[in-house]
Amino acid sequence: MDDAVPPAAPPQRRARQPRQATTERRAEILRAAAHTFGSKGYKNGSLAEVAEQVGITHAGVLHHFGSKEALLVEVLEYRDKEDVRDLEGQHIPDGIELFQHLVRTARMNVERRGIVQGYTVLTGESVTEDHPARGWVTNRFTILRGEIQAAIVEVGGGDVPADVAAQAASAIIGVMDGLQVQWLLDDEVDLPAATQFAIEAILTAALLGTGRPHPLR
Amino acid sequence: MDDAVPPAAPPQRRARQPRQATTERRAEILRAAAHTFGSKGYKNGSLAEVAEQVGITHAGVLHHFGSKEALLVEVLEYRDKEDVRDLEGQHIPDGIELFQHLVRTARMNVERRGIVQGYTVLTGESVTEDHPARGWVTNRFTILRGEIQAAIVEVGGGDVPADVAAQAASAIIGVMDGLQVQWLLDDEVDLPAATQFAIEAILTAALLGTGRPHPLR
DNA sequence: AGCCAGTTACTGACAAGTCAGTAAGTTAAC
DNA sequence: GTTAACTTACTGACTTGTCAGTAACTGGCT
Repeated sequence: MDDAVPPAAPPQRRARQPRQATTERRAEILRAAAHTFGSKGYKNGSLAEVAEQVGITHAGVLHHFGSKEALLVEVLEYRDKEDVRDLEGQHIPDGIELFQHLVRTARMNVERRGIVQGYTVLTGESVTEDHPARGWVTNRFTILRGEIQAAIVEVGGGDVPADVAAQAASAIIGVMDGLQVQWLLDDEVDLPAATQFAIEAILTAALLGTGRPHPLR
Repeated sequence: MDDAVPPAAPPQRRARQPRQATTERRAEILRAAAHTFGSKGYKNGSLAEVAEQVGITHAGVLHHFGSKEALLVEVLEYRDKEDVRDLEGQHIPDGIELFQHLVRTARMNVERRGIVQGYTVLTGESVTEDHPARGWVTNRFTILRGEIQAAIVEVGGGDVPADVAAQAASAIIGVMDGLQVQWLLDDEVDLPAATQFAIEAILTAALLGTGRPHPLR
């Protein structure tokens, strides 16, 4: 593939770094992309629409991210990093605090419709064949399930069987996501109240027989 | 629908009905469209792909349905009719039987991955702005919530407050949908077991104080 | 029984648009 | 003066939808 050796080793010149303002510019693009993919979906959202929000052309976006799929991947990674940053300092909640945190999140989400919609659209889309976000979504579910399952076991003092804890963990995640969909389509659905009700119900059922019922409130 | 009187009928031209085999052909197309929209989504699924499955061109599909959006609407109506046909004869379950029916459905769904995926993809997509399936999905949720809420009140002997029953109904639908997403992405999730566990938990919580706990099994 | 007008059920070609991605040129920061 | 950060211009692949033309079927009239 390659030809004769260039005489001496080509001493790579300097100035190979991006400019100072570029990091923030890329972050701007990522936020715009998160907004577009969130409201229109990945397939239906276009690079042109993303570019317009930051005042450049779609080719400019491709200059930074190479391809639409690579942009999506970076959006997802960016969101992960943001989530971690939000929790910085304050320890990651475990045990009973995790469930209080989940209920609080549901309450906050009512004021963040756009973010909720983005999560919902992308998650739904991801179950299609060969979707570029599939791995990310699957992994996110796996991690979350593990954390919630561990918290259930901890709250139950180790008396909750693993399979019951696993089912309850899946159910808690499921009910949160499913209620978000209904709330997005119909404001009559009381997202925080229904979420709290369901989490308490599932948690109580999981702890049945451990002598620690009605854990929240 | 019209012209019940052949005798003095106006000299309308004849042969205004579709052909005999057409009904079945349209059904074929609807099934193909359900499959395509289900696996690829509505936006990402093309008329050409639908047409190929029944051995015609995309223009042939448009001949029958006029537009892609009209095709989607007919797919959804077709599925509704099928659901009704499945329940024909056997009365629509109410009271405690409704919840047994929901758990049975979850068990059946494990063997109908394609249908579940179609429902999931379309539901997720529908929360985007101006999606043609939005009204259908919203309506479906409203009807379902009403039925489940009524069943909860019935099982509770009228002692369950309306808002509690409403929250529980939303939660039951939500947990079923949310668990389906997780199961589609990861077979490790035990869809039937987690669904049954969650429905029992939510129902039990809703009936608390009515003297009728642990309603299923 | 056979014809035939009117219609249905298509096909193939094309219009008009959107999309991601590429190549080459320009400007300004380092 | 090199190179990052763009823009403009363009390509090719797909999209839905329209249209004219054609074969096949249907129902009524002889």
